[in-house]
Amino acid sequence: MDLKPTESELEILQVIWKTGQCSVRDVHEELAKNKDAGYTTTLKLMQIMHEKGLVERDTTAKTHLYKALISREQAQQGALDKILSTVFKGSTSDLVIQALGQHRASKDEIDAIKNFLDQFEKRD
Amino acid sequence: MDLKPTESELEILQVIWKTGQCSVRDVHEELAKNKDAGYTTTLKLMQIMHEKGLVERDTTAKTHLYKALISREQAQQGALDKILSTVFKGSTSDLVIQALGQHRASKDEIDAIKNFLDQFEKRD
DNA sequence: ATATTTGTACGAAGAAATTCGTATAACTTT
DNA sequence: AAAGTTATACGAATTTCTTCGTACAAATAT
Repeated sequence: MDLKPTESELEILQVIWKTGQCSVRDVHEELAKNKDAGYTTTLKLMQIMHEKGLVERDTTAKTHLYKALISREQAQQGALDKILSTVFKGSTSDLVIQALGQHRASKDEIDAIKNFLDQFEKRD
Repeated sequence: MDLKPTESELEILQVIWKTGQCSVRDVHEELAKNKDAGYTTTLKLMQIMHEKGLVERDTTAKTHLYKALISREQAQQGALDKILSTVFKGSTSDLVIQALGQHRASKDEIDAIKNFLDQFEKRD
């Protein structure tokens, strides 16, 4: 399995992740809100994703239903690994600090992270 | 300015960022350590990066010298923004927690992040 | 001065990702 | 049952990224 979705595939996966299971039309209508592409484009992409093993589909009914075979967490990890090696010199703390610095996390977010760090430290 | 380097361009930028200024040969020899591509490939890529405005170059001497016009921090931010929107639903804390969870940051790294969070909180 | 090496320029092939048009089958509506 | 709508399939055009070959100029070595 390739496990490395392209940019467009990721857009589609987002919709599938949110819904759990959906038809091509479901995905296409969601994408159409922000983007402007033809229906058959989305269809083709989803067929390719199926060939690649990124999604599975139920073809019993006329309208096929798709599910993701790659989890959001897997995709997140893949994306993190990639940018860690390409722009962050492998430094997780650089990444974290850069992420927090620009995005003005809320107090809740900061607390969540602090808690996480505390637990993390205890584990060692 | 496009400000969105491709994968190969990023590899080249890494070398330039490390050195500050370099010739095509400098970059190519560095890349050759891990990769296996022809010299003219690197040359062509760097010429394209120049067209795109990702780098500038000094052409006074026969051997042209290249400098980055995009900073590592800018590239980092661009990469973060992208994956935040494509796989992290815009949640910085999800990203941070996922990054820390898998990568087993060292104690020093954790301390650096904690310090950062403390300062960050004071600022509000 | 001639040959070799080292450099840039640039067209174009190759590969990967994206987009779309057309054919055709299956439902729905009238 | 005929017409219209909604699906999938799939070939092919397009676009973007990557790679390389060839031409040729400048510097260096013989």
